[in-house]
Amino acid sequence: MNIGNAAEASGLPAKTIRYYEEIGLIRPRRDANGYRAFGRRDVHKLAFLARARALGFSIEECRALIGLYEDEKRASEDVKALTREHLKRIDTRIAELQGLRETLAQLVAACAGDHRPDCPILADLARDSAITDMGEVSR
Amino acid sequence: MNIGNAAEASGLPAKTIRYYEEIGLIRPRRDANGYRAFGRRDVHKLAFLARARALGFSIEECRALIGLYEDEKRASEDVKALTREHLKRIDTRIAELQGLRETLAQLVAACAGDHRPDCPILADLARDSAITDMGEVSR
DNA sequence: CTTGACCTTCCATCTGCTGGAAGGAGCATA
DNA sequence: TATGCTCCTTCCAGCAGATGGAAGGTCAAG
Repeated sequence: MNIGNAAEASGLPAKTIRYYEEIGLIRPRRDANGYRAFGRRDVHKLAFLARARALGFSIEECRALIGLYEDEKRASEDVKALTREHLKRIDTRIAELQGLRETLAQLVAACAGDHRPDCPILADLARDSAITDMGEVSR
Repeated sequence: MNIGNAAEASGLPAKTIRYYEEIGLIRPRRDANGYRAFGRRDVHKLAFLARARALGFSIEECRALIGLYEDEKRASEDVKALTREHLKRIDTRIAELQGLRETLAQLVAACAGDHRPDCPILADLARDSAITDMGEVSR
């Protein structure tokens, strides 16, 4: 199976598959003409990667997951721990974004949004809470 | 004010400030020795950028926001529209992450997390829904 | 005069691809 | 056999948004 078919079968773009080979996630064999030759296991692995990436796992996490997947002696404990870590990061990220969302929604609500220049949004961005007045001559 | 003080006053790392100059967000003057010289307005602008970035606006959005901020004839409408767009993107992102979160939480819950190799998480990643069996000989 | 804390520029690196150029391989058709 | 067309190859560049480090200039204190 050439890369085009492997791409179609796995759902990953050919470019991405080449990239995954480059960083050592997969190691397809080569035909005499230099073309990559993907077997069923390769395609399966690519689909595994596609799914893991879609769930937000990083490339390095994917590498670890594939390692665990291929290790018959793995402990599900390890997979769970990795996934829990990832979940925690997502929760953190969601909380951050919800904080931003809150603030932005308030600003949008406060802004008249008309032809006049007065704008609570800009006022908020320009508030100098962060600026320590050093008493310096500004020039 | 040198870059170190400007960094402290604005809350941005010196490296970031240099980068912002490189991409044309700020244009501090230079002293005779080549050192950047930041005035009050520069520092204010940096703090504005820091706040806008912290709210998740992209660099290009920040550029637009600064443009609006410095335009006395701006319409608050434009600021509001920009912010609303940003808010929409954040909502989309939150929704995506919540989808992932849901799936991951289910997987974590389903996994025993013990010394045994059986793992619903790996099973999920390896499900071949995405793989079309092309009926091909795999090599 | 030396030390140390600054400052400068330039180049490389990170994540995870993606786009494009230049050229080879394979197959169908004229 | 020549031509076309699609696929494949490698290599290089670029996206966002910084960040790290090397090599070297500047400045004030002791």
